[in-house]
This record gives sequence, structure tokens and C-alpha cells, in this order.
Amino acid sequence: MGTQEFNRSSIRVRFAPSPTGYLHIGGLRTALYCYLFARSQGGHLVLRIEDTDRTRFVADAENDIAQALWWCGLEVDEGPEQGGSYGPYRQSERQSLYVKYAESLVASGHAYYAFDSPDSIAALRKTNAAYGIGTRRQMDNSLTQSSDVVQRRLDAKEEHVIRLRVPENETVQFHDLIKGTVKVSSESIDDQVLIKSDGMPTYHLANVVDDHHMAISHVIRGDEWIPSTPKHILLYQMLGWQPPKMAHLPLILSPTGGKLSKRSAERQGIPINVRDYRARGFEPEAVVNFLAFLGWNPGSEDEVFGLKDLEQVFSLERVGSAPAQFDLNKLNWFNGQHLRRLDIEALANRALPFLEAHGIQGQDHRYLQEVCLLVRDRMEHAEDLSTRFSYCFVDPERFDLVGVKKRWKADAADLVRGYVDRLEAIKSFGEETLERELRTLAEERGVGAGRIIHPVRLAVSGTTAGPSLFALLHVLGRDTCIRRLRKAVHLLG
RNA sequence: GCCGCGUUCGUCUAGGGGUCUAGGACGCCGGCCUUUCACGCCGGUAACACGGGUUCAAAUCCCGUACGCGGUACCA
Repeated sequence: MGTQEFNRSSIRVRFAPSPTGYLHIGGLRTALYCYLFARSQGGHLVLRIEDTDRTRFVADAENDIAQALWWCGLEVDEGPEQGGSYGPYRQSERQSLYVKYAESLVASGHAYYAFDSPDSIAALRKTNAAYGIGTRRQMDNSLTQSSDVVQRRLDAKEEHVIRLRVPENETVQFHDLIKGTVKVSSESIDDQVLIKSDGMPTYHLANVVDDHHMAISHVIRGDEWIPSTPKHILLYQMLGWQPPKMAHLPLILSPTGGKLSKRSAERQGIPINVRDYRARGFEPEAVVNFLAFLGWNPGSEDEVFGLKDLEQVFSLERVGSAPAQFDLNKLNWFNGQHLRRLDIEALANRALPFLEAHGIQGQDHRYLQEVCLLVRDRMEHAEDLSTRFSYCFVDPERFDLVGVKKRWKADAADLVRGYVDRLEAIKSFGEETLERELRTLAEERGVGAGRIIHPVRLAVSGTTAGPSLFALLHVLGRDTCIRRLRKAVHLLG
């Protein structure tokens, strides 16, 4: 693979997670921005698995990442599953490439073999700020030993690493598409390990080699990489490669401002892994919409966007540079918005697994859709049908006590009984009939319609809140209504 | 500690020298609609971190301070 073969003019972005755990919400945000940028530019999205840390490797993490991306509709153009002409897409399968470049760096004097033990490095760090310029002359490495000795030790398979030889007194700088120009003195950069003693590359080397070999045009990643970027720039220079454009995304913070860690998130009821959002029934488009707006905005006052809409309007220039706090309230609002955008069929399918989980099995599909139509404007989560609106499927087990006190007056039982009698007599169970019967009854008894409406709602649903009463009765059907009304009269008296 | 990045309503943000008596959204509060609850609509609440410059003019530019976050691994 020679540099010349790459077409540097085309936009190629990579999402490069480590399979050290399930994909978390922050990782998904990075993936989303990568995807959105690629799509908005007509470019390609590459998924690269950075599995160079064997100690933290989690076997099903890669699959989880793929699932999470799929769930959100983030289609990958090249990757371990979909293949592509720049593969393999797992770093563990590209090891020889990294070693080759590390050795070429040693040959050109930009890197060196180091035999120091982690302990001796740690000891030295206590008295020196960085492992670099001054300290490396005191260490046990190919800079302080004759080449014969070094070669003999290498041949003897003595444990060693390859370190980057950071130049002295240099200002390393790069332009970030989001942050602007970032400058760092080379004095503050460690002689970074490039190849670990197990032969695997570190992130820094593997990342640079792969981004170059995969013809990546734009590196879009989290803010936490800014301090490492100068090391990468140095590597590009030493290897004689053109660095890709850089864009570092601001981090997502917990609602209280700190790092959004697993612990802090869970304490506030925020799911941390993408799979948890899925399990909790969040709309993927809502999660995407919410995440997109955490650090970016279209510059207009529109807020509700589907993935396809976002692909049209996304731009890196409009990504902010300040970190953003996660706001569960807003996510829930987006969820309601996107839920309401679903057609009834889809909405019913969303609710189905939750109904089953709540023991509400074998619902007729047509009936389920009618219920969805009935309560859709009152839903914020797919799960609501099986919780707040479970009375659409099963008789209420209890009556809201505050509601009873407020709505079930002395004459309630009598009025409800009167209404049931009428329901048994009527032929049609349509909304209009139901309403007419109730209003007629109210008139006959000389009471306001509300005097009957409220107790009936309470009797039939157990609660005082809910959809239009007559629509509700109609959907529940005659048998259910009569049964519940009689039962309530019996229980509440 | 050192290095880096950041700072507009509680939160997400618009704004990039005069159009800012700082706009939108979530939340919260009130109203309309209505048999209830929602949805929807209307209205209200609430912010330029602080201190110095530069300028006729600064939320916007510069410098400091404070605070927050990140990095400082043979983790990514």
C-alpha cells in the first residue's frame, strides 16, 4: 500500500472504538457526528476496532457496538463485518504493519528500543517531569548502549518497548476544526511508547498508521484526545505523511457537571450504555436527535429532526466547543416528539415487548392499534402503555384514592348504576351514542354531566386522568365497560 | 503540580463589535382549549463568570483571575 494510491480528496471518516465494554452514550455521540459528517459530505464511514489492549478486551463488545450503531441507523460503509478495500479493520489483525513502521522510525532515529522496567521509569518520574529529553539519556535504551549490545539483547528476546524520540525545544501545533489552533511545547510530551513489550502497538502508533493507510481524511473524536494529538502530529511528520484534518468534540457531562461516568449516570437515572436505551424503549431517532443537539445546532429554530434530516443539515462548523451536560428531561421530550411521529403500526410494535414483559400477553393487533391511537398524545415512552395505560388491557386493580375522594360523591354509585343500565340497553356502542346516553341521563337526574363522567372514568380506569371518556369506553367495548362499572359500584358503594 | 481545553437563562443553545430593552428549546409557573389528563396554542420566569484593557461603541476583540473539564500509562 503506497501513499500515492490514496485519493486524498475524498472524505473518509472513521469511528474507532475499543472493544473494552459496551458502547456507551458518549461513544455513540462520537459515532453519530462521524456518521453525520461523512453523510453530509457524501463521504465514507469506516468502523475500525481498536483492540490493541489485550488486558481490557471484552469478547462481545464488538458485537454490541455493531448492534448499537445498527439500532440507531448509523450505517457503516467499511468495517470488520462489511469488509472493504482498506482492511483488515481490527487492529489486532494488522500488527505486522505497526511493527514495520516502528522499526523504520528506529532506523531513522525518531524512535529507540527501551529496556527499562516499568518500575525504574516510575522511579525516574518522581524526579523528572517527563520521560524525555533529559531522562532518556540516563535510561537503559538503544540511545545509551552500543548498537552491538542492543542487537544482542534484541536477539536474546529481552523484554523491551519502542519509544518515540520526541524532539527538543519544538512547538508542535495543529489546526482543529472545532477548537482552532492548538500549540504545545515538545518539552511537555513524553517519549511515548509506540510498541509495547507484548509486541502490540499503543493507540498512538496504531491510530496514525491506520488513519494513513485507510486514507482517513478527517479524524473526529472526543476532546480527551487533544493532549495526545501533538504526539500524532509528530509521528505524521517523522513518517513523512500528511496528517488528516482534526476535529475534537466537546465531552458530554453529567447533569451536575462532572464526568458522565457509569456511576454518576446511574445515580441520576441516566442509562449509560446504548443497549440500555434500547432496553428501556427509547426511540432511536430521539436518542440521535438529542445527542446531535448536545454540542451542535442547525442555526435555525427547528429542533425535531430525524436521522435523514440531520444528514442534510449537519456541519462541523456549527459544533460548539464547550462541553454539554446531559439533560434527561430533554431526552424524554424528544422521545415523546418522535413517538408521536411514528405511525400507529410502528407504535404498537414498540409497545408490544413491554406489554409482554408486564404480563399482558396475546393482544389482538387491531385492538392494540386502537389503543395506541387513543393514547398516543399522552405517551412519552413506549412503556407507558403497559404502565400508565394498563387499564386498556386489564381491569384496574385499585382506584386512585385521591381521585375517589374528589370524584366519587354520595350520588356516584346511583348515577353510574343508571348509566350501566342504559349501556346494556343500547344497540350501538359508538362514541356519539355513549355521550348522548350520558348527557340524557344527567339531564333526567338534574345533575351536570361531569357528575357522571368523572365517576365513570374512575370506575373504568381506576384513575382520573386519561383520554376522552367516550372514546375510551368505545375502545374498551361493552362487556368490559359494564363489568368494570358494576364492579366499581359494588366496591365503592 | 504541570500541560491543554472551556465559561450566554437551572439545562441545551442563537449571537462573532452597533440591529441585544440578548432570541429559541427543555423544565417550571399562568392562561386558552376541555368532562379529566395530555397534546396543541398563548403568555410569564430566568443568563452574557469576574477584573482590567482596546474602541465613539464589547456578550462579541486582547490580557489576567476564578471556576469547570480533560490529559499527564507498556488504557484507549
